[in-house]
Amino acid sequence: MPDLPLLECCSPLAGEPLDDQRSAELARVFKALGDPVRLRILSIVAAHENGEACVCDLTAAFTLSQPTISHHLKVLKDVGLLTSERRASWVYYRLVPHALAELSAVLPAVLPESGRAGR
Amino acid sequence: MPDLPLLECCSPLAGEPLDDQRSAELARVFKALGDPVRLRILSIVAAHENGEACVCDLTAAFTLSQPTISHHLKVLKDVGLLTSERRASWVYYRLVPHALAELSAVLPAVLPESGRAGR
DNA sequence: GATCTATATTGACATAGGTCGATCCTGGAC
DNA sequence: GTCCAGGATCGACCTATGTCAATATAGATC
Repeated sequence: MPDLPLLECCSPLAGEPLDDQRSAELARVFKALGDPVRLRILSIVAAHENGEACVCDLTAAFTLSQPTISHHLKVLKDVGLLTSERRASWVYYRLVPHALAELSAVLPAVLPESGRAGR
Repeated sequence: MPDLPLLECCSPLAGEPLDDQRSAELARVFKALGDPVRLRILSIVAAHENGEACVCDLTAAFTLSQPTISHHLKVLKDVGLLTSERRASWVYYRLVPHALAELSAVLPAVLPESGRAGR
C-alpha cells in the first residue's frame, strides 16, 4: 500500500487562499478596526437615531483630545468605513453600509464550516 | 413652535454603543486581522482539506523567515483565532470556529440597516 | 473687514509592531 | 546517550501608530 505513515507533514489544499492583493486590501480595513477608540466611534455613529453623528457628539464621548478624534475619523474615512458631510458649522459622519457588510461576508468565507463546499 | 432650526448639532441616541471593555476585546482581535500575512495564514489554514496546516505549509507559502511566521502564528493564537497541536515533529494549526463567526456577527450589529430595530 | 466656533492639519513624542539573525527547545532517529 | 530537524523564543532594528499642544482652515455672525 502506497500510503506513507507520518513522513509527510503537509496536507493538500482544497480551496484558494487569499492572494497578496486581496489580503492587503482587507488588512487595511481590519487594521482600522483594530483600535478600541475607532470601534467605539463606529458604534456611536451607528447608535444615533438618524445614522449620523457630528464630531462634537464624538469628542464628547471620549476623554481624548479633539485632534485625536479627528485623526481616528480620518483613518476610518480613508479605508472607506465612514463618509462625512459638512452642514453649517458641523461635520456629520455616517457609516458606509456596504463596507462593514462586505467584511462580515469575508469572515465566514474563511471558516471551514461555512466557507467550503462539502461541509 | 419649540423646535430649534440648526442651533443643535447633536442627535439623540437610538441604541447602545460599545462599552470600553467590549471595544477593547474586539479591537484586539481585529488588530490581529489587520496584517496581510496573518490574513493569508488564516486563509491558508482554512483552505487545507482537513482544516489544518503545519508550520512548514505556512513558511513555504511566504518569503518571510520562519521566526516571523512563528510570530504571526503566536499573535493569532493569543487572540483565540487559532489553536495548535503537536504531532510527531510537526505542529498543526487550526481555526477556532466560533472566533471568526462571532466577529462576523458583530459587524452587522454595528450597521444601521440590520443592527437597529426599525430599519 | 474682525471675531468666534467647529473641525482639520502639523509636528513632536513615546510606544507598539513587523522583521531578521542567532539561539533555544523538543521530539524522533540512530 | 548523540545528532538532526521542526518550531519557538530572544534581542535588535526600523517603521508605523496613537496621542497631544499648537496652529491652520472654513463657516457663521457681527
